[in-house]
Amino acid sequence: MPSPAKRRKKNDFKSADQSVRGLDYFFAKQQANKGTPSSHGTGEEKPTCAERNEVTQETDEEYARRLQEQYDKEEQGLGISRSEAEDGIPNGTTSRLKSVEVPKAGSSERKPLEPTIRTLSLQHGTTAADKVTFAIPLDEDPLTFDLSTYISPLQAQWSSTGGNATYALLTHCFTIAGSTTGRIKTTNTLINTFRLLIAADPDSLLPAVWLSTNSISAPHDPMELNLGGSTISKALCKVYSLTPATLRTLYNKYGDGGDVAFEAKKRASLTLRKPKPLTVQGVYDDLGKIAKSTGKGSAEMKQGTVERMIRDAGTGEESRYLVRTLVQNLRIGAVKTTTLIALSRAFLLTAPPHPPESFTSAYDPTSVARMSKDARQELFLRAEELLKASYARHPSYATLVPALLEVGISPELLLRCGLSLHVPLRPMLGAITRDLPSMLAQLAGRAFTAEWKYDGQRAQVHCDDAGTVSIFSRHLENMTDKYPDLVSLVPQFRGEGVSSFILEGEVVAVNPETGQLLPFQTLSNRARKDVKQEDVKVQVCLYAFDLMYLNGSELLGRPLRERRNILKSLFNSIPRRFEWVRNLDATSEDVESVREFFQEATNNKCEGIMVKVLDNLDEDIKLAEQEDLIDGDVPSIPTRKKAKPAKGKEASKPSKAADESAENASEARPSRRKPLLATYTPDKRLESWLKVKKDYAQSADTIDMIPIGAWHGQGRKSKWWSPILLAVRNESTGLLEAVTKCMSGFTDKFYKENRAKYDPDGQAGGPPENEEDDDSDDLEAVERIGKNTLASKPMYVEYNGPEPDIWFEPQEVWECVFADVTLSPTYTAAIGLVSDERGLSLRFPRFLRVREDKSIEEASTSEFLAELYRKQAGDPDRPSAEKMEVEEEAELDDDGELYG
DNA sequence: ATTGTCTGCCC
DNA sequence: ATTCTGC
DNA sequence: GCAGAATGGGCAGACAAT
Repeated sequence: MPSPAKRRKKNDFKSADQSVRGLDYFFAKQQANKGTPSSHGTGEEKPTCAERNEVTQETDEEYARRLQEQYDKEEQGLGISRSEAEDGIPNGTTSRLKSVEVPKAGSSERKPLEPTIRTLSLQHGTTAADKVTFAIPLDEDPLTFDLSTYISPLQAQWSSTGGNATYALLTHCFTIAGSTTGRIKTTNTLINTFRLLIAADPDSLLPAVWLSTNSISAPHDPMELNLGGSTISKALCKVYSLTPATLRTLYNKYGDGGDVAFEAKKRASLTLRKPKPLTVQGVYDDLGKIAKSTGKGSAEMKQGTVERMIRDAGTGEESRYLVRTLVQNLRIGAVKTTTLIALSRAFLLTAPPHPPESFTSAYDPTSVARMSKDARQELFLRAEELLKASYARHPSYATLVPALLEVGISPELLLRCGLSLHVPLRPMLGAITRDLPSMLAQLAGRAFTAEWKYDGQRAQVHCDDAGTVSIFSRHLENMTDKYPDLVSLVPQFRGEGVSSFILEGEVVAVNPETGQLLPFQTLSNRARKDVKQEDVKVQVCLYAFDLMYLNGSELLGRPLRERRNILKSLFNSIPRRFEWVRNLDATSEDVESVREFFQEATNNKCEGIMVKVLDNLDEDIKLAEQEDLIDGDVPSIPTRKKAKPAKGKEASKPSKAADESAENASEARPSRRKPLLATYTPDKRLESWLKVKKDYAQSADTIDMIPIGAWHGQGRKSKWWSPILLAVRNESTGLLEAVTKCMSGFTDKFYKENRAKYDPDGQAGGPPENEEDDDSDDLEAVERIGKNTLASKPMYVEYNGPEPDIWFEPQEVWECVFADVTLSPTYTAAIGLVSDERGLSLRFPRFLRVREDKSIEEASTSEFLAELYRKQAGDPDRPSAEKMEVEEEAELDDDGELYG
């Protein structure tokens, strides 16, 4: 799925455990330093959770007064910069933090610059101003939502923040969106929020969009918070006077740092508020400060900023979303696409207060409401597709939002936010295909090309006519610095007639002597920053497979065959440095040769193959024209899309369970509902590109492991165990060796049952179902708690990683699939069998099914795991058991059979 | 100087 | 990366 | 089928702790 994988973070607050130890340490320190009165919340104080505990005797009111004093000081220090900000100096960003750092030092004693009334109010819940905001029915249908009635009250309210929209408004939006799974409600809520901002405070729109999308900048613009669960949990401890243990308990219960903050704030009997509410801009600017801070002491500074932000949150909901924003996981059911849709409709219906000449006037909602349903849908769809097309080609809200404010929903947008050199476009992706027969069936009647799917790193290479080169990763990070060797190669492979281009390929580690492909792990050993060409240790080859832009023209609308021809004819391949992906052009008739090709790919350390439609068929072009899916050189603006025709249930989804008998190949050609185009469609995962990997197939290797422990899940999985720690048996020692955590492949139903089965709060009694009474692992007297769970790691388990939240009484066997066996720095399973220092683990582990037929004595062994590793590492033509010293050029022929 | 923790980003 | 789920 | 959510192994790099 095109998910924002870049922002995937764990933030599981597990590190809170570490601070338990740190706590004692700090306690000692604090005791020693006694007498130094603590000052809450200034960025400079020591980040210890203990600090607040140290003064737990003080009442809430005393605490409030102390905090009030501190805010007063802060206010003084801020006096000037505050008013600056109020006078509308746009980025009054640096002021706040600086002034927090500056004062203290005794200087800021009682010297009120002016007797401003500083009201730090002690109060429960919301203020009157909040009530204005929270009363807005943001989820109303945008066509009836009465924008104008809210603008004046909001602006009146915002006058206290210099006209800046409050964070409370955005929080209100998130709260409503987060309270439903319905997409319509979520979208409407975002639409109306954006409309309010467009109309009442357009400057806050961009920051609001960043915050809504869990990001602070475009991916190719390097700006990272470098702040995660660890820092935030420490900050929460401090702000809400929680012990790490309490925080941990809350976190285990809710599975979300934001929810913990919400609960903690609710429990605080009194709510302390700063006189001025948080603003959208202010929050965004604080994030910017966090991102900018580097070097020694930066962690402390970041934590200080986080604490202040959390402390300044007016309500529980604000705390919740502040924290979720800090961990960049809002969980409101809207990220990229929903935001784009919402933006498109917001601008369709709303104009900024003083629209520039260029602004394409917005529609009056009431007239849109009067349109026919079809006409309205078409209007919405056009706008939506326009934004999606723009974003796919130029994925940066920093460009998109200002452009929208200037030109509105207009074709002009694609000129301003279209494909640009040195701005990565979103890559086209391949749909997963279970095996070759289903691939052949899907592409029946089409000419396609199969390409090796190298196990490396995807790269998008830009070069302008001045010869400047940029290289971007799959998730659009700029990695030009990582590959100076490739950059210097560009002049060599760029042909005579080429001035500018964007091409795409896979960077793979290779043996420069033999050209042999090396595993992904080798590639990932490369340095990433400030790499000098002469320091490069891991040689790479770029295997090019597509060309999206050439000499000023987009090629996205051209069929792959044509793009490929241009690529191969205008660029020069350089052996072992810059080559074309190995490919085989074929049709569904060529069953055998395709299968051989696939085998050859996997034999050469490739993950499998990518299969791509080469040409547009007339019928598809017609179909596409109807749906306006075709892009020309200048992408056309989609005008209309039909409701999806009903489709018949597809060929039986093979039950993953046993049943090894592979299905038969060619089924009848499926009647296709969607055109299969050979164009390059950025940001889409279409069936015109199919991904076939050996581990997707039913015939893939699997391993049978024993669940031995687990963690509390997060978010929607917070009531269940996830992930779950799995182990193999070591036959010689009798120990269970942990191999991997697993979280993929479980259904909700399974989770529920699993949680009931391993229940520390359940009936303590009852021997495990399958148990055969013997105390084989006996004597160790493992302390049982609840049902099938253990109080601590049993002696017979071999595992050194992070401590699970719960240990299981081993009693069942689960079958799992995986892509590869990896040499592990953390797991010790099979240690000594293939490496003396490292154990083995799995790449992309996922649960398949319970092996009801197996007892734990029949689970896979570490020797079995080791053998899997040898098999994949060694010469695939030869069973590794009798492996010999053979190694030559790796131009292997294959004879393995696949998919019988 | 070395080791450990945390984060971001590859897959 | 992979997978599941609600719409 | 899309969009979103939850989370795998493992690496380099940046800091913090020792």
